[in-house]
Amino acid sequence: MSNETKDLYNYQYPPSFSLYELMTLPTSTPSYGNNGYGPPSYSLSDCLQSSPGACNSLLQKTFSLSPSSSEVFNSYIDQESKRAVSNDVIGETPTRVSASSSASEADHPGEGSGKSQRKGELVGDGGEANQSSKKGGKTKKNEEKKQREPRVSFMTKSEVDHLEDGYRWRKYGQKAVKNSIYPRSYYRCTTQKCNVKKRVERSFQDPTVVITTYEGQHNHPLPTNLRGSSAAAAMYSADFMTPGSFTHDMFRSSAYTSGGPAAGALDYGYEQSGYGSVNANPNTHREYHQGGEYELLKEIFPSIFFKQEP
DNA sequence: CGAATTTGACCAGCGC
DNA sequence: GCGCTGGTCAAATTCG
Repeated sequence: MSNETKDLYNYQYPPSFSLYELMTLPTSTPSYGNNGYGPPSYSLSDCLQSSPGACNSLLQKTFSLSPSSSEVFNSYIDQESKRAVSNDVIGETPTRVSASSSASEADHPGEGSGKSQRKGELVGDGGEANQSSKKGGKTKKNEEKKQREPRVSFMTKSEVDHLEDGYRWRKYGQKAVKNSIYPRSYYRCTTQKCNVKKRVERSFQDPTVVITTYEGQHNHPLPTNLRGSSAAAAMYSADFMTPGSFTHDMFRSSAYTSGGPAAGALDYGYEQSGYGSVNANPNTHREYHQGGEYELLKEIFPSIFFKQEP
């Protein structure tokens, strides 16, 4: 991963933009369709679900809309192939992400290339069922190469490593990573049958940036009885309600996608800006949560909230 | 006391 | 084949 990772870390953040801006961004790419209502004829969701190229153009446009912003967030959607995303996705300039970085899942050759993913893990219901692989139980050797869950990474400016996103996570490991003084933490969704995982690590080049990589899709709704859920929802909606004033970082994206048809598997990401305020009083934001913006967000990023079991 | 986290060990894939 | 590295397990420990 070395070089790839470096590329990622050296990545220059493009100017930020709000999700709101992104969504309402008009496009000159009609081929992506226009749902008929609302200005956006090509949304981020389109981009994420269509092609890196499309995403690229969208992002480029987006970035150009808010040149004054200073920070940006990057998300990468790794789907499977190591196909580079660089040129395609974010264009060349500031937003360029090395092809490799995408391949290595933002660095993790491991999962990315299916390298260290344990056999069995992610196969079937999730880790639990396959724990035998390690101690004794040997998973079928010939088991097909594990299928990689699509991954999406977000670079978030935050002082806290583990950002609250509404779901419950259990930490199952932490490891020092090469070329970084910061350890990487591994989390797994605690909901039964949900094998979503996420890795959290801090950029060693910019300690204020947390790189969160989600893998898989939740097959359940947000735990509503969690304080975090409302907080997270508040964050989503708040960003919508006040583009430019709350957090522009959410979905700052430079999708790193390795291509593949699973673009829809994009999970989610968010930015916690001023985390204190976010968690301080969730109720304050509840109205937003239930408001139209929230619904709109759900509509655009259905997978952000949950994936229905087939 | 149960749940969550920590942490060292183990395993697998990749590059040399 | 060996070493390196990422990812995961699970016992021990800590926390609420």
